[in-house]
Amino acid sequence: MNPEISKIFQEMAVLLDMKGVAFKPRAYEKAALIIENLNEDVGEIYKQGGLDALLEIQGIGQGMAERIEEYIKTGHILDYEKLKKQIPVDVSGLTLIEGLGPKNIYKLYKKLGIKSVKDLEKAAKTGNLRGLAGFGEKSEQKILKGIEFLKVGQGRFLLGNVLPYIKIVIDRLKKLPYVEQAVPAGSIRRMQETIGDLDILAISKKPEETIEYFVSMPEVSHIYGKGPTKANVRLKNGMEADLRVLEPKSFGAALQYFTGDKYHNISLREIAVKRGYKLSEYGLFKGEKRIAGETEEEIYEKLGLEWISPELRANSGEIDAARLKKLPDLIRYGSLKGDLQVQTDWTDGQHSIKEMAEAAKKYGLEYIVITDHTKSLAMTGGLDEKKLLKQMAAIDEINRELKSSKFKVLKGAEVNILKDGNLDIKDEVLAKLDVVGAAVHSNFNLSEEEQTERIKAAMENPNVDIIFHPTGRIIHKREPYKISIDELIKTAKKTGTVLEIDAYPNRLDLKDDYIKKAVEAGVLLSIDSDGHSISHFQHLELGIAQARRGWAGKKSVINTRSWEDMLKLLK
DNA sequence: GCCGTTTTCGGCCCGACTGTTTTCAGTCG
Repeated sequence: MNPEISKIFQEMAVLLDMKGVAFKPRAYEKAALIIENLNEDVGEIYKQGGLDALLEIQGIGQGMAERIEEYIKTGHILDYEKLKKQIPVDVSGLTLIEGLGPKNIYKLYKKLGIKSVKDLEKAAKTGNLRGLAGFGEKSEQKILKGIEFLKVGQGRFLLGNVLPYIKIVIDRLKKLPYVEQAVPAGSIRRMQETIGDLDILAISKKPEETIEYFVSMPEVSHIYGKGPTKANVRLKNGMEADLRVLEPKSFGAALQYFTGDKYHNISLREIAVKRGYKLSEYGLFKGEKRIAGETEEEIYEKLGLEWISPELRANSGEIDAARLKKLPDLIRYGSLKGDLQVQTDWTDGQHSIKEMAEAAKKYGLEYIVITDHTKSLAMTGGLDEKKLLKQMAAIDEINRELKSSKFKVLKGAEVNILKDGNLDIKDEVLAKLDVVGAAVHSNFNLSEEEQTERIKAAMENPNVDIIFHPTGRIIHKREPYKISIDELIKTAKKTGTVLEIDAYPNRLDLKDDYIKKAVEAGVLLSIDSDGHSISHFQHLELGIAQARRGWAGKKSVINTRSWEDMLKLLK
């Protein structure tokens, strides 16, 4: 029930903000975020240890704990109902509109009776907002634009889709002779699954010329604003992008600040305050004196912390770990030697086994596993036992051709887990494969218990080495199917089954929290492209980013090893 | 409402922009 409670607390924060209540909103906001990111369900925590267990959560005090208890017992929170009655507006909808906050939502409700995004759109379109104190024609336009953007794609882009595009933009800036440095910050630098907008930081000897160049790039479709050191544009892919030109002495501080995340930064500033410093995007200050700012490393060091990789900056334990010098040694980019899930034109892939092998080799890999779909996935022309045996022979042939180049193609399959947990390929054929990946491609709507038992049954099969894309989610399109991730991790550990991090841009499955749990439990992982085309090996970087955000080291990921050593880790 | 080897009371992260004003509230990151 974490999402429901989190949402209620978030709404209460806004409602209290509307009424001008001081400080409480921040407490609710903080509690909402903490609950949202909790690995355990608060209902479960309460069941195990009652009110006291809730109170042990940092940021949850007497008041919050009692409200959580109330929700668990009665299904609602009276204080929330009361607030809602006083101000009956669609808080979560309206706050999604850029530039619209609690105070103005309240004003719109009080003066014009606006309760929903729909009401607001109507009022803005008929010019009814501009009479309001503090609102003008421009505010009206801005609100309409915000509503429009909400409708289109909800304003988030997949990391894998935008990364290549952003690289082009950054490279253009880097090529300018007077630009010394140009790097992305924000969620891009943290390699989040989805990206809202792009922040670029630069050091330049000629700030104004840099800005001029930036706003005139072919990728720019609209200029929102530009000044001597800052510009804000829309790119042709629909993203907004900010460029800030900085002085070297504060570059590290700005990079730290703009990388975020917000709550990581708040924690850092609190540490700074405790040490008698002040941290801002201009540097770390003691009184008027700047004591750090040129690099991120010196800022973290002055705060008594190890430098923290951007992927870990989520305010989820990384600061404590940095203080204790116990940050994990994360898996490095480019450290994969093989790819354990590759589709070919034997089923729904675009290229032949040989073409995929050549592309993988060019990308820098030493081996791939061919894992075409199996027969019950009719839409992809899945292979049956007979065709699988034929493909194995074809792979033997290709390996003979490749002998001199040391590149290896291994035999595998992406076998369907049927509704009852059985597989759609006979065991005696599976036993002949080097790597067997099993996956759910049907019956997504089973109950949590049934779905969990189904996958557990597959893991118990001695031929099944890996569970591919274990939760089945498609970002922006399909929710994960209902499973108990704790049960799956437990069974993976018990049976020696590997869990996959599918690196396909809209899958990224497992997600970071689950990776962290799996790593803690000592479960082995693989990072696979799920490639259906020769261009898809580049997605492996997204999988590595995902693994890093889940605190995974090289040792947890089996395909950082040579194919011989990797095979030894399988069942 | 939360928290405490600075506090059980009195603090709570910081700076800048926007659109509206004529000195600032609201919002954002």
